[in-house]
Amino acid sequence: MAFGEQPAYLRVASDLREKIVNGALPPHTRLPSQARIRKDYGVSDTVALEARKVLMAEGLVEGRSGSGTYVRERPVPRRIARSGYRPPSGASPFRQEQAEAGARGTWESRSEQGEAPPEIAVRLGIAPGDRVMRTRYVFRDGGEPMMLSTSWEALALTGRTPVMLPEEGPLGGCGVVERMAAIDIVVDNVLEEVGARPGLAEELLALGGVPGHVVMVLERTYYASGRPVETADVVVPADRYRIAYHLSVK
Amino acid sequence: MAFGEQPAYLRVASDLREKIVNGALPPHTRLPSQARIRKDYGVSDTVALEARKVLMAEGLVEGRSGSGTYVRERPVPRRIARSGYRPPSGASPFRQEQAEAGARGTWESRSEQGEAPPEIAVRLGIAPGDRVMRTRYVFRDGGEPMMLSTSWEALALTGRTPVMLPEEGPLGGCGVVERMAAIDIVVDNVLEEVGARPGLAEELLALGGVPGHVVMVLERTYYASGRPVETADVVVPADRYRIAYHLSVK
DNA sequence: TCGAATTTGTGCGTATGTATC
DNA sequence: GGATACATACGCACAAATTCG
Repeated sequence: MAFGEQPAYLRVASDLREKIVNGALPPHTRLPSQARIRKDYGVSDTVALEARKVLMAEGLVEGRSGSGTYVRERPVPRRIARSGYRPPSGASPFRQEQAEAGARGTWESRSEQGEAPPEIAVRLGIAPGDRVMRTRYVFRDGGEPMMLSTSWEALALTGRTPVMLPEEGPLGGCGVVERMAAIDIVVDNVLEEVGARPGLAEELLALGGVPGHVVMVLERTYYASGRPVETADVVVPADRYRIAYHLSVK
Repeated sequence: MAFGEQPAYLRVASDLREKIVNGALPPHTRLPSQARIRKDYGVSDTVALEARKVLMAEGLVEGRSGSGTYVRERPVPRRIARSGYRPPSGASPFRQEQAEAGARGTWESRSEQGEAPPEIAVRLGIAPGDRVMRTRYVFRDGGEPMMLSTSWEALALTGRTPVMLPEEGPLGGCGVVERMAAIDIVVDNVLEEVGARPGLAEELLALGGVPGHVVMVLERTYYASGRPVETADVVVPADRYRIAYHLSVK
């Protein structure tokens, strides 16, 4: 390996990657076998193996023992719209997006009371151990699970009110803003933090993914006059979705 | 390797991982060297190497050539603030965030003209093959590369104006909004799409990571009266950063 | 049904380059 | 400069899974 060059295994990986992204090697086709790569590129077994490993780590291909290394399908990511603007009709952001996309969105939820874990307490501006209502959601799109969400609300705010249970009563499924408005809490701003990490095994189980897949995590907190009223962790598979923000530039 | 056992390199990796997470090997300490692992566990050089690679891919340790393999500090994710509001002072969002954090941000850039690839043409609302100015950035935080960015601008807009080169002239490094204002283009809104995926080998090489690490990709497009004026791909390592949006409701 | 060929995945030994101490 | 350590690279071997005649 001469000076200034990149390692042979990266050179081979780049060449194969190029063939994948430009369509010369479409999804479901087989990559050249390790022996074949060795011959084609004039490299050793180790280099051919390392090159395949790079592409596997990048999620572009998957190896099937005894069969071959195959180009993965790359789904066109759908957009999840998040915007400061929210129409007055009673719809939470996700359901709004569902409506816009004309998709069939369904969801299940389960609420239960409990004590606020430390991290959630910080986000809600309450003391650790304070009573909270935790609601877990599984959102589906045409039957396929596509999003997990866990939301927390301080019972000091919603306890003994008609909206204590997010998905029950006349305002069930209407979204945080409308529910809070019903008990005279005016939600006026929201903080959203987007992160990403490899999905946990149970998350990917619920989302129908493969271990090692990447998920995006959206930490969202609604505020009323500077006071947090609800916070949630939203988990979506990163290969199928993007989170879109439309902002005005002052 | 007998039936039912896991591969030797995974067994070694698990043992070392355990020592890392339970504190026996705190951050900044050096892992046993490859030769040492070979002796301690009675395995070959290859197995010791593969075991280290597993831990590096998990982001738990980093190898420093010639020195050793060191346990990494558990990175507390830093916030990259993205908000509709933007102060009138001449600063691009990233530099604004740098200022807020009081960090030492530096960057390098390289601009060159070329033809718009199809995907970029769509985002800029021009025809594929139209001339564009492409500028690649490497942003550093205290010397460490932390963000890659590639921006495209249609030369039909900026060609033969003082702001054709983003980082040259009196407005160099001032951000898109101010530069466009100088040629009477009023940027009034921005669309940002956040996605995530395993990083490419080249990206992670530049960001000081390992193939397979997760990156977040921010596709940002600035608009002036509904017309795209600049679009960019921003790549940041997901284990170190979060992207934060503060939105007003209603 | 059987068996041979292919392919991946794992593992071993060694050699060399280069960065760090 | 010398010793150490990581990174890359070569060649080989074998087990398990798959494919195909």
